[in-house]
Amino acid sequence: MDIIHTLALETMQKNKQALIFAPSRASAEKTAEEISKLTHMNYPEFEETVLKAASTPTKQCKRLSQCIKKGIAFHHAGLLQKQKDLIEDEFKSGKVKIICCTPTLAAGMSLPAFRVIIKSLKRYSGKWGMDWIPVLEYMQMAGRAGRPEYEAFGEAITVAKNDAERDEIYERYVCGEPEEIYSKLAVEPVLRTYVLSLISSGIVRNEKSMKEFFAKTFWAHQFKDMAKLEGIMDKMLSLLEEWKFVSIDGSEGDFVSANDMNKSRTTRATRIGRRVSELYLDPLTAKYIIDCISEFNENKNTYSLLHMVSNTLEMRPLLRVKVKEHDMIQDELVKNYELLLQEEPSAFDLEYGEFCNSIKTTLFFDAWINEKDEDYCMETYGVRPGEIRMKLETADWLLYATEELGKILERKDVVKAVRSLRIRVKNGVKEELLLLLKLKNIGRVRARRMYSNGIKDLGDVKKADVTTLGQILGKNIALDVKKQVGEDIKEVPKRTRKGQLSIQKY
DNA sequence: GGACGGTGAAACTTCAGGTTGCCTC
DNA sequence: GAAGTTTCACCGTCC
Repeated sequence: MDIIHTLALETMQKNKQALIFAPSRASAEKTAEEISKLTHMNYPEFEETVLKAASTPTKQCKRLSQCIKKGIAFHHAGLLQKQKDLIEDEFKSGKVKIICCTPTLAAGMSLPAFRVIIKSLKRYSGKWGMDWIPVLEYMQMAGRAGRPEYEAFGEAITVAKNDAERDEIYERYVCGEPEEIYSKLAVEPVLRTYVLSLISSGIVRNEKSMKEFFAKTFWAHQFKDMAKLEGIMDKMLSLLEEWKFVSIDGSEGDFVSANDMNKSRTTRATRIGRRVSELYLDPLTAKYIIDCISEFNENKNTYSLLHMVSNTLEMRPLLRVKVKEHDMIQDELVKNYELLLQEEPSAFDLEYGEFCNSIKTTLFFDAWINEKDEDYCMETYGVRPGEIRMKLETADWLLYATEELGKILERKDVVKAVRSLRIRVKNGVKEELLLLLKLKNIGRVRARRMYSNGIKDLGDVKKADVTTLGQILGKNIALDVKKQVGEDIKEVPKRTRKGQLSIQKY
């Protein structure tokens, strides 16, 4: 039997719990599944919570439910929040004995266990193939062992393949020093955003004060080479000016030396620049969206807009095109070429792969707004439920930003198109259901049910008979919906009366 | 004799995470 | 680079 399995079983025999860190999601899931087949615990009540988290249980949901009912779980970013909550809570309560996870659980949430088992300290990294993970990360994982309130100590176990690897692990991790912490400010998107926001909020009024401000940051402290740093900021500033988010006026004040002339020119955010900053958008993305807006016309549609958001930095990491999907994506690219709002890079361009990924991401969004469910998206595009939620949220935010920029640019057509698309993205519905979604408590499922029963707009809701509506939506919702269209029907359903009685009682 | 099913090795794929953005009825 | 997954040839069994 696998050493990991042995360790897991042994932990449970001691009536203790363990976290097992795996280097990939597939590995976490497989390990959990294997261990779950070796245990005899039974918590049938977890099954329902796990399966009901998504509108339709996906393969992943089913797999998790099979594991967790035996007290073993897997945990990674592809899970829905509800599922992650359940796993974390029940691990704390002691019912879930083993969690096989990716580094999700290493940082953030505090979930101590008696034993931490690290399957491998190597992980795939694009350039170098398999590579050692940072010492800092090892410490994060190992540090999950030993809960101060229950245990006097904890165990962190890593598995080595052979003696040589054992020695290397000991040297590198057990005796190793954690890496230096580096400022994230130096990343261009962050820098662009900060420069604009400093100018927009008036904290910084000219180049000189901007440089003074940055000189005090941790970034400058680490970077040391102020000349190079100023060069980067000059570049940022002229970019912001070129994109018309910032305007640079003539010199300000009389008592400046000739040398400082340029540096004292007042920098101000333009109207659109201010909005970009308020939206907390990366100026590069804002510029990109503005360019796309100007390309938008009556021949473009929701697909165009979905692709626009799919092709941003914020949407990354994108859904990856798999080997078998390559032809399909190519066909799609040719088919909908006319709808795109920006030029397709050349097939030899480095960016081309990402561009294909953006097309795949668009296809997923398109499926979603055409009422395909989580299970379909996972089977067709390989997006897991947890990622679906994250992507939809990002798309909504970017579309909101597009709407706002559209307003400033006085593009009513764009604003109108984006507004309805946002509702469709949020709810995952076709356009025909939009009218019904105006009702409270009506989402994609109920709206679809109404529509297929011939109730297609608010007028139909008014015309509809309460009993029929009740059959479609349930009595309480039906009454509520009727009320929303201005018909306050007095008939009180039995359940409500009971509720009221019990309220009076207590 | 042919359909089906189980087995295992070779061939092929793919590979963690998630800041905090906005507005609102 | 390695684990996980899919594919495919092979063999035995059953009808």
